[in-house]
Amino acid sequence: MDELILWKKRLKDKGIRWTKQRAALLRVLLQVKRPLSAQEIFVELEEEGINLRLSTVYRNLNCFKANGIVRNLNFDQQENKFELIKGEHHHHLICVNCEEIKPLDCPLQEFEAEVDQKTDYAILEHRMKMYGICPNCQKKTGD
Amino acid sequence: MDELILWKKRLKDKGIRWTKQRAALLRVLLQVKRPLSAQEIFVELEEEGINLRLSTVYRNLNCFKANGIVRNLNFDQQENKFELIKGEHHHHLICVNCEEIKPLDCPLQEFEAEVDQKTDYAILEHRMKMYGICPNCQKKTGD
DNA sequence: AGATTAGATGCAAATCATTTGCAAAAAGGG
DNA sequence: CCCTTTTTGCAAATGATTTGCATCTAATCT
Repeated sequence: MDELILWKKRLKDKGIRWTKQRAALLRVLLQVKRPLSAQEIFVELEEEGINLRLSTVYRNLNCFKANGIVRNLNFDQQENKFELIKGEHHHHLICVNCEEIKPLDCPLQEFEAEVDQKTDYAILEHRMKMYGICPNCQKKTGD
Repeated sequence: MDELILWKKRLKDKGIRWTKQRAALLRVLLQVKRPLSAQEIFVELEEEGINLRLSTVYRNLNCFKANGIVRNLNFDQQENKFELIKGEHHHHLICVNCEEIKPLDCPLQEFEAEVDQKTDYAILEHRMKMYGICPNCQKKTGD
């Protein structure tokens, strides 16, 4: 649980105040290790007996996003999910049935450089999602 | 404008009725040649003097989506955009400044096969977006 | 430590995209 | 032209996310 100290420093360096709400929010993201929606974070904290408003969760996620602390994945009309920005740049493999999310290595480094070179665009970043059916759900639907 | 006839047949083959609202909607998507949001389609038709409800636009886009006629791109919290499914499978290069959208060839065929093979997931599809600054916006911000 | 202040939170209400229920209207088949 | 089924208009609901404002609190200054 002391990875939190690291994040505390990271926030402070960006001039973002360290509040108990933010600590709780980051702790959940660190523990759960998968992208979470504002709602999911809210419920998780509620269950732990930590009370903060959903709007506070949103405000902080937005703040973190603006400061490069978290990134958000957008899905169809559903709620957005957020994940901490740490470790290798990666993508996501999503089960269309149960919505489980697995990380995928990025195969696009070269392609990005190529697009940057061959077009007049200055490339900033890219996102990729792969959709499929996870082993578990394959078993279930196979029955 | 007679590509519409083709789409009419395509809809009929799927048992989707051909109404003037649907014709108008498809016509706009065909003419504009870039992904459009429900709102954008609605406004475009309104300007042409064609009156249909926004809910009708949504209902039909959903219907088209369910039948593989259109695909939707999801962006941040903003509105979803829809594009006709036709031509080569491709991706999108989006200007973060003016939101212009350009098509990109897909470099992921092999990677998809590889993931399908090396993981226990049955891969269905993938999506990729690349973000950058278009030449026009580079000029502007360069001033 | 106590005062100060800019920024954060609680709370309720607003906003925005999207969906839904229902009665009236239109499409396609016979 | 009639019948059945699907679609549309319309208004109201929904659900995620944002906002305004008073209050509170973390960080700074003395």
